[in-house]
Amino acid sequence: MLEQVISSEVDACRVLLDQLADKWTFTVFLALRDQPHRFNELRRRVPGITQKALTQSLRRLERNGMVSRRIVETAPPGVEYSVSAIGKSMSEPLDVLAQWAVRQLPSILAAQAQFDSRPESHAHSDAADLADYDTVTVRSRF
Amino acid sequence: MLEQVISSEVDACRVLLDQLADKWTFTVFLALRDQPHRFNELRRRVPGITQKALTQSLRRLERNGMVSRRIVETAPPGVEYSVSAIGKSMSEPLDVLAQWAVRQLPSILAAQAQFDSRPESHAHSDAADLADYDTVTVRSRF
DNA sequence: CCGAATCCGTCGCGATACTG
DNA sequence: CAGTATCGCGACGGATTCGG
Repeated sequence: MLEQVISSEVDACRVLLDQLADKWTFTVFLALRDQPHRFNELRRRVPGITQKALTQSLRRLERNGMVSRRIVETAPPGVEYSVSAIGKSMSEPLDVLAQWAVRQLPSILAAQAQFDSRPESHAHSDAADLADYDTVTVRSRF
Repeated sequence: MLEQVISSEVDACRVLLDQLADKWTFTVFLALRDQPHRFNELRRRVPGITQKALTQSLRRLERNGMVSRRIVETAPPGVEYSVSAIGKSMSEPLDVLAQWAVRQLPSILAAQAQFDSRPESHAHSDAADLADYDTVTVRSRF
């Protein structure tokens, strides 16, 4: 029945989201999408990231087959990361999502502002939880 | 330059991901997408969710303008949630992603299996962290 | 240069109990 | 029926330190 079809999509999507949705993995993927990079190159391309976080993100992406890790024989030896074929194929649906997000962002921000500007109605939270949402949202490195 | 364009997409996408990527919100959204539902209806449609988690997810979706909350005057009174216009528009790019995920899921699982089946190479983790990934991935309510 | 290993603070989440 | 309030744990992210 219908439920079955939906649930498979749900699961597949959740798997995907779980992979990308931690704090850095998605950003790292985008930083790596244009061209291969070495470890510390990536670290510079993603300001604010820790070695630990970068390693975790790369391992995660590598495990899912999204990026490939290659040892380059130079002096001193280095490691080069690049997005794989399947990783590139993921870019397309991601771009669709990104375009939607860019277009709808104003509407979303407006909805957020409207929602936040009525502490009476059924607002339970003491506005402490909402604070970070906004700051994170507005953040744009220009 | 190019970097600027990319960064805006990154930010917009990250905002979107941050909204959907917590444990339940995305699932709740899908459960609500087909038709409006009341609170406890939703709770039954999303097995395993807590009242608290459901409330949080709904508040979050409501804040972003994705769902609407409506008080229905019956006896006893109830609350009806439904996805808004902007929420429905989000379904389209999400479907693109879902279709990709469904198609690529076998490849992803294969890559994971291959990655996990070489504890020697540069596997650092004691296979403890990997366990949950797999179980979560395989999970499908049939 | 490329990580691994450890400690530690924070927060999401679940379980439970209570309200109108 | 539709939530709110509180508690406790476990996972996650950040900072730091050590190794190949």
